[in-house]
Amino acid sequence: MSSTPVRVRFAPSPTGFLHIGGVRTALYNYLLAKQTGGTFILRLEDTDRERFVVEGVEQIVQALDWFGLKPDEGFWEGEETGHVGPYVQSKRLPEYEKYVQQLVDAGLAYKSVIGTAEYEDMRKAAQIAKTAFVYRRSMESKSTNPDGKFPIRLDIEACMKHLKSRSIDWEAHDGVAQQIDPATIEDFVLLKADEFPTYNFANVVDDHLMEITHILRGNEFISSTPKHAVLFDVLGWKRPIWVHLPLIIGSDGAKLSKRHGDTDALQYRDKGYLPEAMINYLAMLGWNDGTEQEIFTADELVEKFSLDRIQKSPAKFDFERLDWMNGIYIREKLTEDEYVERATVELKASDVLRDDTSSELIRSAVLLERERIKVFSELPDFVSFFFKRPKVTKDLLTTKVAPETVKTMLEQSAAALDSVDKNIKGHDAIEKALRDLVIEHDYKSGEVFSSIRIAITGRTTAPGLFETINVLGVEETRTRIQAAVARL
RNA sequence: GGUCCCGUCGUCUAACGGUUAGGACACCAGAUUUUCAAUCUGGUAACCAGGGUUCAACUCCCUGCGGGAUCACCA
Repeated sequence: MSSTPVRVRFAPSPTGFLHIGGVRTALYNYLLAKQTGGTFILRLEDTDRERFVVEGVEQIVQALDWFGLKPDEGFWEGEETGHVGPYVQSKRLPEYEKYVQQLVDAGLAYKSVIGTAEYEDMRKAAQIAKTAFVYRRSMESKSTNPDGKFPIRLDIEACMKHLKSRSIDWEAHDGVAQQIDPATIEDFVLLKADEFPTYNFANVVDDHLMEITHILRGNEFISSTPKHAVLFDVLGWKRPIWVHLPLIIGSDGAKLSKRHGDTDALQYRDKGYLPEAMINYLAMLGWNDGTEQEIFTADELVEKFSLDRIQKSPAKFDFERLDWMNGIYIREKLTEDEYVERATVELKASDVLRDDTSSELIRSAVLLERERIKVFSELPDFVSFFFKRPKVTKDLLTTKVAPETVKTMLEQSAAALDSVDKNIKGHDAIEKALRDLVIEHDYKSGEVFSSIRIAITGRTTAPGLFETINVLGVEETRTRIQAAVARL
């Protein structure tokens, strides 16, 4: 466990919705911050004006809030806290301009006047020739439109000369060193023609100004790290520690994306997953503490999380395992009241309740389903019969037993329920009455119980029969049985 | 194609030179049982391949193969 307070940031871009991979990145940042008593910062990287999605900003905040990953500092619901703001990049343009100017003045960056079409042509030519295309200042052509707006590029060769180095060296948190040949890195754009910075530049400037100590980000950024390293060096800034997280991939092995249904992290809330279960699952996807423990509270994760036990290889997102874990949280980690409350919300949002359905009925119905559901979205369908009389068909009633027999069994059952001692609470009295019936007529208990089950629930699988009758009430049960008999 | 990363049951993973390669999800079987679950017990199932190094390799090295990421005035 690290002990020096750390400053980490989660820096999403509102070009779409936050997805599950982003949530895990945020989580690992969060865990490291909490563990060291450090600071978890939220920064908005909105430098892409073209693809900016207004609702994206709101969704990011909502999602982080639902997962319980509130930042200590930075952007939050339009408000900001912290001493190194603003935390929205579009509000930091003067900062970027300042450092770009500094680089230009030092001869390490230049205004790139090459036309877009010309640049594209060169790239295509290189592609056809199957050679690597690395753009250099020496390839600059005279612009046909000298008054136009142009981007500023970093001059890699000048930078290397300035740094008196022949290679770009950087190492990750685990000490694994990388030695990159600068010849493979082109003169990338720092400031776009619209005067907004690129990701590569804004990222470095902000991480430095915001005093970020550790950068935990997705593995897809690993190949842009040498660019960042050069920038830190050339600006004379201390480099942070880079930690690249293995990708979360879909069942086909490709990076998790919309194709796999991973469009929006909030969809897990809507499907009825518990945030605590999601956090637990996500934490284990790419990290473990080396023991066989797999259920962790948030506090335990904070305590035990460690950078050096982060997995290297990508992990497939396994919905079955997530469902299993969510099931554990539903039946073991939630208190009964918490469960009922959460379940009630789900039912009220559905159309299965009647206007006069009492909260007592909801409570007892929902409790009977607790160990059957994996996600709350299954609940309305499972319990609907408690509140509204089900449609019972003759076909369903007679799939296994002959119609006449079913009819007789049901009539006798209804009668047997009359003899239930109403002074005895619970389902024991009901069970006794029905079992006595089975013995008396030498029936197969499965046939009788199954028939009653179908008659009162309209389905072949349901919670325990006697508990169900008990919740429904003997009167209602008899009414339903009689309605079923009428169909035979 | 260039550069880089990765490679243990179907899936998530343990192992840090010496284990019958362990756990979990899923799956199968059994127990329980009024159905479905839940629970308990048991089972099937993996070191990408080939070379080295070593008394000993899943562990170290090399090559190959396979998968992925990235090559924008997107992040």
